[in-house]
Amino acid sequence: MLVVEDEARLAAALQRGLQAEGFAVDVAATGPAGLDAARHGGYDAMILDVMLPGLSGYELVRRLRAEQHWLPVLMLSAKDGEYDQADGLDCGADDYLTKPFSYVVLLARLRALLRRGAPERPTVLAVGDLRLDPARRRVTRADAEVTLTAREFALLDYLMRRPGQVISKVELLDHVWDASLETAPNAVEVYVGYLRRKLGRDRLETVRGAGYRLAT
Amino acid sequence: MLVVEDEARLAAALQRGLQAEGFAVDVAATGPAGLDAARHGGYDAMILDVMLPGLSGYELVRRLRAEQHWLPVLMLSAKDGEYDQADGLDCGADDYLTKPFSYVVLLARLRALLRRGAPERPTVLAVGDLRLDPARRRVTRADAEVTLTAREFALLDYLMRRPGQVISKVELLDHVWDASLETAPNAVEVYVGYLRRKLGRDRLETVRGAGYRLAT
DNA sequence: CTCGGTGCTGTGAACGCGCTGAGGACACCG
DNA sequence: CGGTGTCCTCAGCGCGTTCACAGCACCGAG
Repeated sequence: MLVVEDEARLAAALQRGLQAEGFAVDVAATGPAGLDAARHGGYDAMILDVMLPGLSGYELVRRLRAEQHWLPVLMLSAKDGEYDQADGLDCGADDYLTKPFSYVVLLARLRALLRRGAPERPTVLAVGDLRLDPARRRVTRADAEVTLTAREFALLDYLMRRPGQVISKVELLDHVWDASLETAPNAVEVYVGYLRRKLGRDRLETVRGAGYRLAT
Repeated sequence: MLVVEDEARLAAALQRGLQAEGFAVDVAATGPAGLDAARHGGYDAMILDVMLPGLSGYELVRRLRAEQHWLPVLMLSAKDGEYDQADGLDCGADDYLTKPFSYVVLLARLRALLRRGAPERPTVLAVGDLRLDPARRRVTRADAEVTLTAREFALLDYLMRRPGQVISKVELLDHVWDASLETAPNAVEVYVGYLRRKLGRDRLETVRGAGYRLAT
């Protein structure tokens, strides 16, 4: 367990408390030191303050994710504005607690993070020169912005989460379209057509009798 | 996306808001209905109220996890006590929001949950230098891609799951063809011929009077 | 060697999958 | 109330896929 916190008293309290729970705890007091430790330490999870000397918590997570490190991050901040929280999460944090926080809650959220354990995926999906940002709801192709409708976006989002895999029309109808409504499979073909016009003809491959596949 | 919430106004508001974000949303109004939907629906994630008729949100998650369902769960509750929150998380929820909540925060937390995907399992069948990937629907022979039609692919798939074993034409008709009664056994011979042309003459052995066998 | 049975393959026709343009239904907005 | 944009259905079409058919090759038994 890695604790990145510059306020010495809080850091020490966290370390003691977590050690009592059986965690092995390292502490870093600055942004750069925390980033370094997270890169090389092989930790199960990280507790990360936002206000740090040298490098903010936001930036730290962003860099970590950009370098393909996916360890669970619980962010701590004195800022309790809704946009602060949303920003922290969209930078790649997995959870966000505002100070002052309850120690009981911190532990429970830590357990939930560790339980899930599975490495997360990037905040921005990228396949080839296609990039899709779920938070900003934007898609670019070779750095040029592409405007998509809600349905087109949802369809591309779903396909980009499993690039290279063949996904059947039924599965797409189930997940991208509302399952309760009865939508004709042809709707999928229509929207694949729309996407092809906007993204390029050969980005979406048809696998006859099976489904569609996003070219990698 | 599954929303389990008995307060009709909130449920409707959530549904509308999430649909505007491009999610396909189903709503369940009672605990048992929500549990059923979560079991069978194949959802990406679930938003779950704690106070529900028939079955509490806590109990719902606990049962779901006991049944080995791991979809991400975001719990909603009017209770903001630290132990309520810890209980919810320890029952198996992945995140916990107290009412009233910010819609912006809800969305950000939902994105964080969805970012962590179920780990993908690469199941690739391999026999000799033949490789078949059911998910990507790709077949390679000595690292060279082979394009197959739907029927050819299904036939090879079935044979590669039992390499070396002799499989009768009737069995192939039953499993690779759906309406075995309507199709002549000769169709199998025809498709074995197609596969031989694409994969190499000696990959598929004929066992006269018994069936076919994939050379190991 | 002969002969019947079994499997192989070229031909061709019907089928149905997927693509597309047109247009209706609907919501939103000025 | 018309304009605009999105969503989705519908019908037609092109073409790849599927499969029956028939003739031929091959195998094994007598």
